[in-house]
Amino acid sequence: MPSDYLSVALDVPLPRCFDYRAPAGAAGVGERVIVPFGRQTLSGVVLAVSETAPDFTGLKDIAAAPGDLPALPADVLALCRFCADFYAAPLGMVLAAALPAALRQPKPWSGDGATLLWQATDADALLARLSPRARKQRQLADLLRTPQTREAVREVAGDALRWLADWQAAGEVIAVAPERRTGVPRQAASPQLNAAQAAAVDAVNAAEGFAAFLLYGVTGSGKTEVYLRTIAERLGRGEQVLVLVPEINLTPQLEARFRQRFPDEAIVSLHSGLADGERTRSWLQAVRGEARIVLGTRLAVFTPLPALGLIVVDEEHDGSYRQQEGVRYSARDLAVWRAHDRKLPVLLGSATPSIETWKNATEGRYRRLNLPLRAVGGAVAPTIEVLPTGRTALQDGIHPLALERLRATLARGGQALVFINRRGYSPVLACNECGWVSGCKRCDARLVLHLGDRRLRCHHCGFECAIPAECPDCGNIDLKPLGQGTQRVEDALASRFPDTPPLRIDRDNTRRKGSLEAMLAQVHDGEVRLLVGTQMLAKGHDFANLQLVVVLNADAGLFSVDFRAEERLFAQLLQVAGRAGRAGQPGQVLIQTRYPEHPFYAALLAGDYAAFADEQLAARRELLLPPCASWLMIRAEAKRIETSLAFLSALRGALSGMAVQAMTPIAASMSRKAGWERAQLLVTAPTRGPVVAAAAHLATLLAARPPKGVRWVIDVDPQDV
DNA sequence: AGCACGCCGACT
DNA sequence: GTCGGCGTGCTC
Repeated sequence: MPSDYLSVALDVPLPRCFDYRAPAGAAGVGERVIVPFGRQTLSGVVLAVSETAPDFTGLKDIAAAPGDLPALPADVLALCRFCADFYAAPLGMVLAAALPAALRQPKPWSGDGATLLWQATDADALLARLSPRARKQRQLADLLRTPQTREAVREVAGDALRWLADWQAAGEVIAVAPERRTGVPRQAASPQLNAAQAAAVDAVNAAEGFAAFLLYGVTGSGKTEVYLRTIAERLGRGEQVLVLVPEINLTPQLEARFRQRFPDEAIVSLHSGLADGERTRSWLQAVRGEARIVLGTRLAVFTPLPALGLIVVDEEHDGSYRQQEGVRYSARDLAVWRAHDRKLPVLLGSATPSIETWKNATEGRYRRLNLPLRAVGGAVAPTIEVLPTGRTALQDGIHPLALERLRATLARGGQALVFINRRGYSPVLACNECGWVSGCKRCDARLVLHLGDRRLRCHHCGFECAIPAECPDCGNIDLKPLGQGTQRVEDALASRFPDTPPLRIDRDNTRRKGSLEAMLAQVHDGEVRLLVGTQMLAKGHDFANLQLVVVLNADAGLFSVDFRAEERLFAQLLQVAGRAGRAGQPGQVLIQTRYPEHPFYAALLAGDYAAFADEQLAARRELLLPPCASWLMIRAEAKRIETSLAFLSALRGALSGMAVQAMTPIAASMSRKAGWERAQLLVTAPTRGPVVAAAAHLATLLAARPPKGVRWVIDVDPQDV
């Protein structure tokens, strides 16, 4: 009996593959095998097949080749390999991230029926058999005259899927394979393009081979319409399109818009909020080419798409494209790599592009497509003003002029939003007598006062306790909350505007599934006219009647150690501002600041992100900061900071002789977190090559001799410093 | 990462 | 006398 020898990548943090024996032809490259590994059984992906036995005596046989995963195509394997090499991660872990969970389990996947359509063999015979009183069953039987998806069946009744199974067993219903779609999609009526949009669409449609485009335009400038037109063009050529979006809660809105435009297309959405089975089915639909549009969050970048013709990355600057746990990849950067590898156009959209993308556009590697401000539907740009807070006494943290504008807006019948990026009642509780403040025992952070349930909470480690009745140090009973959080602002506004009670929206009161949607519905209905919220409200949600936005604590990002903080603040403020005045009325945005003279605000008030980005880029060049240099960050945490620092110093030593500059290890900016003391080692080089080599070298070193009592992370191209 | 084996404290 | 603490070692 001839055997194959398989090189298999497993989801273990080891930087190598493992060899197995298998019956000849049992599994090919890119397919899934189930293998014994130590005392456990794991799922792995075959990377190579050889007929000659490897030089290893303890070789084991595979346990099974379930054949439930269509072989990952060479381009996806190449993408995963690039990701593993670039981010110094084991290939098996990258592959695991690329597969839906059901295809990572060491057991065969058996839920594939859902990509099929269901149809009655003889609907009239079925109806004749059913009781006249079984209304829902009859409705389903009637529906099944034409092929239906599992989802459509489920919508008929809670038990409908069970009836379907029974009828299928009785041969009354059969599964039919969906047609693989090709050709021009049917399209719902689409709005007229303006000149800039038309030029952008033409440019993308004309692209042959790799081409990267930066679609630069603010909220309301019509970026989505450009996406839809270029997507339609690719579908018309029989191709598939991958659309990446930053976050799950943005997917339904965009998805609805896509479905509306392409009513006959199977549009598949892929994100981590999906149930395992559903995600696996959607993924398989995309892999088989049944779904031509894939809309997903960062994990969707790995989806095998046989006829891929275009990749769109919406809000390309958004931090959520960066995976922060496990393999720390940037889905945006991988998307560009994939487009280049497959010789496709990639369209990066943003009102506030990342400086990385800006640099590429400036230097001509990406082509910039400008959409002028608010060109669509008569929308007008909001007026942005700065309110200096140095001299004026604030009322509960709010400038009197801001209160006055709020009053006027509400009196006019408009909606207003007060934006404060800090939840809780106040960020710290302090003693007036002795200077005690509510610090967290396990973190270098303050416990935040939550009045709703009368607790002090650490927002970093989750520690919480009751509010002390007196100062733990001096016994003073006069403890004062310092500073504002969403709850305090809510209270303040509630007492000032009793006729229009404020609604607070932050993570504290939207934990339950669906509660955010319920609250947003109240806002849309006009039931709520005064809103208080955190950055949760900055993204995606459009409130037609929102006329005024007040931003309370913008300054926090202004003097950060992180050189990207200003860029993020600009993006966030512009995004919040974009919420105001969408339906023809100009919105007002008021930003409270203690530093009105800061050059940052000059750029913001001018609404000129391009000028700001040019300045930022010039500064990065001057100071040799990314993207004008390449960075690698090694983060370490141990029970004692000395251990973390010593560990990093040893790593630094291990880099001598390499073409990188390794800095002195330093304590992290919040050095104590959840009882661990954290430090970081920065490694830089003018280009990526040496940095990637250094990362690989350290990863190999650490895998061979893992340190004791130290947790570590290798972060190539770190986004938070 | 799991999941073993492996030697030292409080319990049926 | 055992149950179990997590230290360290290996996985084709």
